[in-house]
Amino acid sequence: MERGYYDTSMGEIAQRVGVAKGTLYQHFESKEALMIVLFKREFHDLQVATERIAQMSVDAQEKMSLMIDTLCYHLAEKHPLFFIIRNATDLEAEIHQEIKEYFNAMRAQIGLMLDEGKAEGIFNVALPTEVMLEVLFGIIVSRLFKNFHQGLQVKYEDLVGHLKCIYFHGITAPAPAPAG
Amino acid sequence: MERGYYDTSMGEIAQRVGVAKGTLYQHFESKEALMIVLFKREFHDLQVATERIAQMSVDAQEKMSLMIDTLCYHLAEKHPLFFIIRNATDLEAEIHQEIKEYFNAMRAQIGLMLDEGKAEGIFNVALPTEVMLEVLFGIIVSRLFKNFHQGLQVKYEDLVGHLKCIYFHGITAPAPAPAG
Amino acid sequence: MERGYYDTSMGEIAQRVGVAKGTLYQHFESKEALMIVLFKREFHDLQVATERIAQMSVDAQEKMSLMIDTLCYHLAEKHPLFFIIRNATDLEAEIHQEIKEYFNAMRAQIGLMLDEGKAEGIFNVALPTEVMLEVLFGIIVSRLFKNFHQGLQVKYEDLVGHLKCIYFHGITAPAPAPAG
Amino acid sequence: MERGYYDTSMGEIAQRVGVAKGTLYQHFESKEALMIVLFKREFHDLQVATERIAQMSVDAQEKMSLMIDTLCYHLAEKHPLFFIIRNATDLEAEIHQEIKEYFNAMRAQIGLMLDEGKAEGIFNVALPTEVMLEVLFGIIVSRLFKNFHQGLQVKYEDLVGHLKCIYFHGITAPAPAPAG
DNA sequence: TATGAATGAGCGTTCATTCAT
DNA sequence: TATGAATGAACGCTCATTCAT
Repeated sequence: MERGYYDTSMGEIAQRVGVAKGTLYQHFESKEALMIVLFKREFHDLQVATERIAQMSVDAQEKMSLMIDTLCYHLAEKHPLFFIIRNATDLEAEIHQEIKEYFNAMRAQIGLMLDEGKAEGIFNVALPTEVMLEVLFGIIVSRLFKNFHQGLQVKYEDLVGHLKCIYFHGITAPAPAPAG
Repeated sequence: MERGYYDTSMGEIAQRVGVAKGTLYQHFESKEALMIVLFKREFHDLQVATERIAQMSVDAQEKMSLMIDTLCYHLAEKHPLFFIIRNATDLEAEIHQEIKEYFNAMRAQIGLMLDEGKAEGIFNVALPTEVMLEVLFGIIVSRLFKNFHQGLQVKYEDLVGHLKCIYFHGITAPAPAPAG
Repeated sequence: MERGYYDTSMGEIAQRVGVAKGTLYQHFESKEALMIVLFKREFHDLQVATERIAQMSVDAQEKMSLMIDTLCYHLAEKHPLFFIIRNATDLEAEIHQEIKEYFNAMRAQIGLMLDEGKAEGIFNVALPTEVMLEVLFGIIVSRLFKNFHQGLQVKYEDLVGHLKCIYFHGITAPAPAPAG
Repeated sequence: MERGYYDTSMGEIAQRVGVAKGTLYQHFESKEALMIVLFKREFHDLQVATERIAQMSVDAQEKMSLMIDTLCYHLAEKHPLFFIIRNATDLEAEIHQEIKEYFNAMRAQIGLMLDEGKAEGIFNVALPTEVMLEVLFGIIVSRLFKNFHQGLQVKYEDLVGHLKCIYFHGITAPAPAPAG
């Protein structure tokens, strides 16, 4: 996870895991198959958490707020999962397919939350859900854009707050409280 | 551009360009040097456009709106530039340095626009400019996350409009026009 | 050994040894590392023999005579070791270092024999030991200068005798036995 | 001369000479042909000097003494000529042939000097001229064995004297002057 | 089942040589 | 005649994958 797909050889992985290279190939058909399994494992917790949020009895904004907390926690803090997925542009189509399906399941669930929000009149119905989803992931993963901005001088909790603020209200200055 | 750094060999590039491998090396010192030149060429137009916007006599929101148009045009439509930059996590430090400097120059200029907007009372002073910048790039590049979402059913112009809408006002439903 | 460092590719070596290129690299970190190992192996016997001669209880001339026998046997007859070392002027510094150390250990021991000889009044104290050493190696290795003189019409044993003769007494005709 | 055959590319040579690579190939058929010409040029002075010495009206020892001066001057001081020849073990046979012929001409002339010396009773007739020649070159070139012994603490003039001393009288201590 | 030596295609790169201008 | 861009075979080296033990 910390090195990227191309910069990690099977030999290194085997060494780190403490088995021989051959053993690795008895459990995983190929380097790419190994990656898929790794991702699935990582995704699992996130999927479970997403599921739980989806079934909570709170309004859509609250759900999305929790969803952002969760995504930030799992992706940004725990593992640069999406980042690696993004890097792997050129992995075999087959792999992508597997990961895509996993990803899309979660994505669909979040889409439902957004749709709920629209139905509740909380979210802007003029915005296609697809776009809202894309922007959500773009915002979350942007935090990982580390190579171009190492020293972000913001605390983690504040950052998540800021991301929610922008996602929900944009960068525009809030309207002044009405006088009186 | 369409294949990623690691999955494109110099031999392939040479073949596609229609020259011998050696010829490539007469023009570019290394694979990485080739990449830098490619990026610089791509970046140049974008930089010029950014410069022009920075010097326009319009308010910050208008500038940012134009900036989003420009970024979308150059990056999303013309070339998946940022996407590849993101992929290249593990390219040699030196290369990164060169590209980073190019990128950071543009980034800094957009940062100034955002600061102007805060000074003008248009943008939310509670949000760190750094975060606003990260989110901006996250939103723009998110559109390029093609592998997970090929068939976005939205027209290009509408999409840009939606991105601006979210970036400026978030996904929350707009307040109803005051009855009158 | 018979081809020189630069004219022997790893592929060729692999082929000759009957393994794949990759296999070679599993045993030797690099082409240079392979060379070092080869040299060390060759040198070992020579070093042992030198050691033994150094500890014999004979006078310095006898030691040097045995030393010349040994050098001729190992270098000229067995392998053109020094010759290749000389060729490799421009190998990486690090490699040279390793080989140099091996070589210098043996060289130092021979230097001690020469110094002993001087102390015993056998060798010419006017000649710096360093120079005596250089000339010794120059003489031995000269025999290997095969490309310019393939068909030396002298038997091996005679040749060694001649070399000793010159090294000890020069090319000048011996003084006639004093009459009477 | 200062870099060795393999570490000098035609491009570098062209650049240093101030012409284009193509121009080089109009004057020299190949890299090896270029080397031959270079060597011939270097050799020329040495050959002339050798010729002159051969025709002097002095005894053979004096001739050989001058010859050693000359060889040392041309080879050791002026250019590491022999050293490079030795390095080039694996150059094409054709090249060797040309250089060999040049070299052998000079070698033959020195051989004659040695034979003269034997006829004059000065040199040891028990030593084959071939061997005396080999040792001569071995001694001279030994001085160039720079990589294994950089800091020879002997002045140039002294060194030449020592080499002559050994070549003529060996390393054995001179007999004490007979008591008067 | 676990191993790790063996494999070999493929990579980025070099450079002697050619040839159209 | 001089040029230097183009060539492409060959190099040292890597690493995902295989397979005999």
